[in-house]
Amino acid sequence: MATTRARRAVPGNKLDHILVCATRVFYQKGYAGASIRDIARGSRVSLAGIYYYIESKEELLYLIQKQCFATLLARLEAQLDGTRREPEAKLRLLVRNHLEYFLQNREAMKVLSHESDSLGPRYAAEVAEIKRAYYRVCRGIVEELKRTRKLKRLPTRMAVLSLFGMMNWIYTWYNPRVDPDADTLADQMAGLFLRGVRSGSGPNPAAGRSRNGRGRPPAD
Amino acid sequence: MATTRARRAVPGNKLDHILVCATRVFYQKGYAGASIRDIARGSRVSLAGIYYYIESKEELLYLIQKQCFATLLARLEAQLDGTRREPEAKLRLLVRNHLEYFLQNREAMKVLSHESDSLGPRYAAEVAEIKRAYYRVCRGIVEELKRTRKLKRLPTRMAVLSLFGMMNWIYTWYNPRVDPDADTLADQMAGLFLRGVRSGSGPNPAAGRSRNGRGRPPAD
DNA sequence: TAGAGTAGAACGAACGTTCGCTAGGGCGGG
DNA sequence: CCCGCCCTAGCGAACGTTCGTTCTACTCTA
Repeated sequence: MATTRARRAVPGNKLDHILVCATRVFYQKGYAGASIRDIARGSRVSLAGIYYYIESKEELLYLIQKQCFATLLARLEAQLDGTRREPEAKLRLLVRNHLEYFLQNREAMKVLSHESDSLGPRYAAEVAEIKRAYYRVCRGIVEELKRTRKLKRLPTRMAVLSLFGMMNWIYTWYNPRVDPDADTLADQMAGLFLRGVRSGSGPNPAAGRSRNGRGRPPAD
Repeated sequence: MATTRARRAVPGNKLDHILVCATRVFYQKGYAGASIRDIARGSRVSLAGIYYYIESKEELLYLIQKQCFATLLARLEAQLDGTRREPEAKLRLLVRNHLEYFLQNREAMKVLSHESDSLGPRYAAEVAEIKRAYYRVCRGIVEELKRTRKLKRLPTRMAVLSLFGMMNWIYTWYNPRVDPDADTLADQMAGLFLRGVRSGSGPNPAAGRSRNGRGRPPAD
């Protein structure tokens, strides 16, 4: 829907070009801080020329977000599909897929993380649906892990969202000159998470006053 | 420097009031997306009246960031100061301090995370200095952990920044109606991290091809 | 020659910032 | 005592610029 426009004849690569340039500009100046004129300069398309391909600045951001999230999710499902593995391996796959895509598209990923609520409700709902699907896949793996490894007391929601935190925060610090490549990083991070998720009581005796262990609510 | 202004006679609480309101507006619309007029409306101070207290929109963001980071760091040092504990306990303290402050000041924390590079170089350098100090404290604890627990192969930088990722990502998902309070969450998160950091070889046999384990570079 | 694609110029609105002004309280000199 | 003066605190209006978007006219190519 939302994109039911004329966009006549072979619009393909030029719109893509604009999208790529817009991503870079949004990355550098933020969605609100970037002007269509900046994007025009950056893409060598005139101001009015851009409006031949899009309806509004907001649609630009929407197209970027939708495309990225959809690709990320599609790749994950393709990798997970058909494999009958143990949940540890699935989680490693997920982390590797996530980091690989993240580090290949760092600029876009900052835009996704930063501007997740810069869209109006119509566009935002569509993007949120993809994000939720991705979250569900990840939660499913953690729940499987919890079941097969008998980790009754693991707070699923907190674990999953902490994992997303680790992975998504990368765009703020990754430095290719200093940090290992995506696969190595993914192994390290998945290892950290998988050991961390293991049933407690090990190196966790002096946990201080823990008030309410209130399990895992049904939300989201 | 930067703030060497006249700001004559008991300006205290009114500037603070403007800062609080500005934080809320930045939280809702982002730094670039928020206008001084929005802040004027939100604080019931006239547009020009705001400029009696600040020099520019940028200074507003700077004051917010500096105050928050400084408070966060000061609290941490106060808690850590004088205690002669094992590194596990110190790390739990850090996580608890971080989450408590984060959840008490969620709006400000989103602003800190989102607008970390919206400042010009002069202001940014001053804020970055505080952030670096905070990072160093955290890294110091992890290094101590590594030393006393003989975790030779732990990639420090990745571990520390993953911990920051978990903690800082919270502003995107925390829901007080559904998630436990800060202390409980801190215990869970610190537990996840501390177990995760434990020497591998445990539940980590099928780690896939790991290319270069290139330790931990000296950077930052 | 028709129509896809592009560009220059311009629209009103909103932006950050500044200007000139004033209300009111303290204060020293007549 | 009170008058003239300065200083703090703050406001309304306006500055020049830039914003997202649109209009219109031109250039190609089929």
